[in-house]
Amino acid sequence: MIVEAQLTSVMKTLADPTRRAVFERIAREGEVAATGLVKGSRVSQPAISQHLKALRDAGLVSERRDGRHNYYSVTPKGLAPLVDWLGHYRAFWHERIAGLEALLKETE
Amino acid sequence: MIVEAQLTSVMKTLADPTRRAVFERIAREGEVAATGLVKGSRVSQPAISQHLKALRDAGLVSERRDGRHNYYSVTPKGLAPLVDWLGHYRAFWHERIAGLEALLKETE
DNA sequence: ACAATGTATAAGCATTTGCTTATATATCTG
DNA sequence: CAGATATATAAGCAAATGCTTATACATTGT
Repeated sequence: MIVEAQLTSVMKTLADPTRRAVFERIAREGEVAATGLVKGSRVSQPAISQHLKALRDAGLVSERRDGRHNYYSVTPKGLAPLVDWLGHYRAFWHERIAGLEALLKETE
Repeated sequence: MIVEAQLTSVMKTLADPTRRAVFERIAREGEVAATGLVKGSRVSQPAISQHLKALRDAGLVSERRDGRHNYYSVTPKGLAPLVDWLGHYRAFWHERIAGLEALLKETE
């Protein structure tokens, strides 16, 4: 069952390109400290911090404090509302299913 | 390949609950005239009209003029940017793959 | 031709958003 | 302890967003 509010929260959070880029970097790099995300970013440290809060609130990332470092990593279940919602529209991306089947074979 | 701008556009467009509800109704009901969407909605006719424009601009729906009626239907490829983007994060919703496999069997 | 209907657009407005600078609050290090 | 480092929060602001009412513009029916 899809929880409207969660879906809205996840979509709104990922809709912003800067914030989505932060999410993508965390996903790619595994566990990253906030500082690592600030470096190589165009926006300020507070901006990144605010984006991280948004990602946390949406359940998309989790944090692990270690001294003065705050390490972020992707929360696997965070994308579930989006995946589930798209599942309801599979008829509309039916052509894509072939590609997905290939992916499934890979993961076997 | 994922086109950033398109993905942002699709996500931003679907992130709004009212607009997403409009999209969902079009998907469910097939081809609907704008009036049909206004009825049963809480917002005004112009609001619906503006949401339809946004959905059109994002490539999520298409329109067919017939006299003074404007019929809307879902554009299958519209969700592709979202599906493709999620495909890159399949490792993070791996648990969901079982469910997807079931879906795939259904569609065979 | 005239009124009614279906739809889009314009203008205005309150709210939300994403950023900035400035400032806290911890923690580590010499 | 004092300074440096890592991070978060507060305050302020311009831009974007989603809605409203008012109005325009076709098309249809009488």
